[in-house]
Amino acid sequence: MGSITPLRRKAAPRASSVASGTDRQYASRSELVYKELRDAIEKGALKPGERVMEVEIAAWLKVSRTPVRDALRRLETEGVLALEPRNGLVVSSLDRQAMLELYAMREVLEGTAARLCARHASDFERMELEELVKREEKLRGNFEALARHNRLFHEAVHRGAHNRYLEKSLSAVNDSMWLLGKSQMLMPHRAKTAQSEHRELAAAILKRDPDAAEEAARRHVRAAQRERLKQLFPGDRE
Amino acid sequence: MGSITPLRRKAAPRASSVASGTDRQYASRSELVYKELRDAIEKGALKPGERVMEVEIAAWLKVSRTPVRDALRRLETEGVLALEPRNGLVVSSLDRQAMLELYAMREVLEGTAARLCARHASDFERMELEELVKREEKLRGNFEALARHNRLFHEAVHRGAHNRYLEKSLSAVNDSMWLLGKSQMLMPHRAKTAQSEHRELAAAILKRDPDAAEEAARRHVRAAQRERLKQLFPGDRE
DNA sequence: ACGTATTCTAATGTATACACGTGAATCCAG
DNA sequence: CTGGATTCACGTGTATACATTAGAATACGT
Repeated sequence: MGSITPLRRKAAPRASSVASGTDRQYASRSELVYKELRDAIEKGALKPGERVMEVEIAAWLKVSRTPVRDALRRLETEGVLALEPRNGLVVSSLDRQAMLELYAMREVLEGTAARLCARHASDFERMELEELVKREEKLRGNFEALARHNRLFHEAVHRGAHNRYLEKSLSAVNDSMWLLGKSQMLMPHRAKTAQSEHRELAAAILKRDPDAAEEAARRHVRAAQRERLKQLFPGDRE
Repeated sequence: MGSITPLRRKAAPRASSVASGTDRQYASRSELVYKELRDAIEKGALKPGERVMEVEIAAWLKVSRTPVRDALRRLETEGVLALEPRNGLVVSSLDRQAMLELYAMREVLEGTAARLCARHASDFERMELEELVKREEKLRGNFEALARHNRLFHEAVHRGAHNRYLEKSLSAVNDSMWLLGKSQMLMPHRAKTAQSEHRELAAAILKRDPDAAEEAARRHVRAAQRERLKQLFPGDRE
């Protein structure tokens, strides 16, 4: 006889075969579309304001509309794409006001991450941060590497905070961040200043000083914002 | 002759006919599924940990799997649903640790909202808050109404902050919040305390005192957290 | 020439069929 | 009865056809 209580229903298979057509391997076609789109936006192939159409993307990546839809839905909830009233789905674009709001939020979140990191990070995580700061000094001049490194450093701080919701909020904010353009680490003098700011931040975290850590992180973000403002809106005061 | 430069490609239609089968009207079937699922989770029909299957939902709401997929993808990115390693898609469930992280984050965000609201809210928005606090006093005893009102009050504060990214983060956090269970406004003594906390918060915002506002909001969240802890984990100290 | 009604069409919404992988049930050997 | 390979069924991934809608183009009357 069949069992009367099928204690647990069958688990769901997720993630199927490898993508056969392309070189890289992905868990699924949806995943491929998602990654490729993010890449395209980050690299500037898709600029803010540009329309994103299901059929177009599907044709480009040689998949059907279904996985494209999945990816678009995801990017839409993440805020990378936005549904404009009479224009369809477009890459989100940030005006000056949005940019200010974004940085205000980033200041709060990065500050919080630093504070919590100073309080909760394990010895290992602290050590990792120390390592990262040291390694950064050796990258002097290599701006591509500095940009990558910068991301690693901040992610380490975020992880050290041990708060998954904070991490999620930070991801959301940072996803919107690169809609503003290339990393600022690619600019020589900003890279140099950033490095000393990182040093301060790491030092505060190593000393387990939450107040100092938060303040350092906030200063860091404010400095980045000033730079960004100069870059995007050269002709305005304040 | 046809125009050589079709200055703007055709806009995308979005939102289709009304849902015919059901009583309520929705922009699309995806929307219907999304709302119904959130409703089901909020009302407790779908409990944390329970599996959510495309076919099942599709049969339940009498739609095909496609709009269901759209809705699930959305809820997944929002964190309401989670993909468990060998169990498929389930309603997210929060353990004690997650709950603590959630409230820590909420304290930061609500605090920030209050601070920004005190600084940026328009006179009209401030007036609205004053109204809301007054109206709350008249709801004494009607706990269902108090719960609804509570939401309105907080949303008003969030709006007053004028920061769309903050609002998004708050939505995300609050979406996870009701995975913990019913609103606490349904409990008599919590409702009463909350009311005075709201009064304090509103007063600080009306006085345009950011520091006091943030502090009031943070106290409010901490009080809610203490109550929640007692409710969910009665037998633990700290 | 201008405004308005009609038709057309591009793009998304929806349904459905099929492919595929994974866990679970089944069957067999020891 | 127990351990392991085999089969099976369920659920998701993907493709595709069809439905629907709203903007754009066109045609028409004035």
